[in-house]
Amino acid sequence: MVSTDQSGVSALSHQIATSLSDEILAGKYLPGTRILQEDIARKFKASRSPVREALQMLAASGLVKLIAHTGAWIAELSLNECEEMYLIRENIEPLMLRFSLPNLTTEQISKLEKIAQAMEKNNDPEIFLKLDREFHLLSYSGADTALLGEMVERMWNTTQHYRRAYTVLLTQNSFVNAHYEHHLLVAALKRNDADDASRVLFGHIRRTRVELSTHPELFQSQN
Amino acid sequence: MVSTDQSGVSALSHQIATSLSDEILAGKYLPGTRILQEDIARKFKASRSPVREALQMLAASGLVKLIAHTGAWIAELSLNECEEMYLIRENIEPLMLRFSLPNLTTEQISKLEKIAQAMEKNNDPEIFLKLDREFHLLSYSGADTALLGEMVERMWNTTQHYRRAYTVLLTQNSFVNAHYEHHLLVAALKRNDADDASRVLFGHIRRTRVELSTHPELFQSQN
DNA sequence: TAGGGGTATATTGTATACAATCTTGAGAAG
DNA sequence: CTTCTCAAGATTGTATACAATATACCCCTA
Repeated sequence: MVSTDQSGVSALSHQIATSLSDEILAGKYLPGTRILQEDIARKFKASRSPVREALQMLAASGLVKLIAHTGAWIAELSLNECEEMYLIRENIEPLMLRFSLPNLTTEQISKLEKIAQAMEKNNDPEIFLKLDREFHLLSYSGADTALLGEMVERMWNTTQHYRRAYTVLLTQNSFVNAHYEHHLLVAALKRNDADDASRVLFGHIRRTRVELSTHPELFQSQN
Repeated sequence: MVSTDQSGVSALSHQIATSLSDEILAGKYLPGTRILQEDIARKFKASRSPVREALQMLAASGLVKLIAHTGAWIAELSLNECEEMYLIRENIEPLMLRFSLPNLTTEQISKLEKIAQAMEKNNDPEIFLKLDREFHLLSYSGADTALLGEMVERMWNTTQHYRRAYTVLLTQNSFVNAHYEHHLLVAALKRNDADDASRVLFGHIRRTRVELSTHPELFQSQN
């Protein structure tokens, strides 16, 4: 997604940024992969100017890491950094859910229920990832908060690779807890119970953090 | 500050970004002011290329707002957005303080005490701002968290203008509560009481938010 | 053979020229 | 007098050329 919002006609640099962003989130580039400006320029039949700006946008959204005079790499999290992200998410996303709940329509809530059910029936990790993201971001969509939303999206972006790696690792019935939590969350939203919804969401993110921390092999870096 | 970290020699674009960042935070540009690339280029005797990149960095750090094909403006918060920022800070900064406390040295804590005392003696708003920022960022300096720190700094940056406007507005004895809270915070840190320190900090940020919300005249925008 | 120094190459950073877009203001029509 | 149209100017976006820096490889020495 990247903050390629803007009004009207988006510049070429924004198009490049969104395309690259999608590809990175789809897992077509692994964390730590180096990105050469010329390669991207060729790929989009553009010069390096817009590519450089696109890379800056991706760096701002946390998908890419830039080092001056040296180059650009797909962002990579250490286990510690990933846990940090989850700790922040535990504290921030329940807040966003509270903003969102009063404005969620019954249609949106039943859509959430349908997504939760679809996730149970599915057993493709890639589809799980997609639906999980859709579920949670939809649950936040009632919040008309500009800045919180950006932050949350950024955190989902930077942790995406590790959710994928973790998801692929799991067997079918390792997901049952996530499914339970999703259903509990929907139930709380249905009865307009912000306190309970926040608590369930907090536990959902926290459990994932704890389980992730038992798989240090998913992370390469050391710091 | 901006994320001009990087290793070794910083590029010209980074130097421009840090200089501009300092000036914006010092209040030399008011929110809503338009920024022309050529003006900045002339000012730094550079071409527009590095200026454009610097502006992107500033946009990423929340100090500047870019609109495609249109221009760059000093970021401007509505009252709602500012309250949003403070709500996030209430939830995030106590977390960061918890990370920091175990690694704070006794020297750093007595430095905090000295800053709190200096703030009491001072009555220049600009110095208050500077010391306040120094106080809190120092209290977080023990946290070796990369991402949390970035977020916190970004939030301090984007709310800086409004802290200034609010500070200028206040009379001398409106600051007493802030001073009390600072001293309570130092005391909690001294006895290594993370729970109490978090609570005091939460209240400190929350009180500021509530007081800010009684001064809608500080904000121009409407959304 | 292992290690260090230095040059060639590759890559990033900046300046300049040009293209695309937006903004401003004057003039015409109602 | 107001409002719309349109063109000229101003400003941003992109391409290309060149400069600065970093990387990689070869060669020399121990």
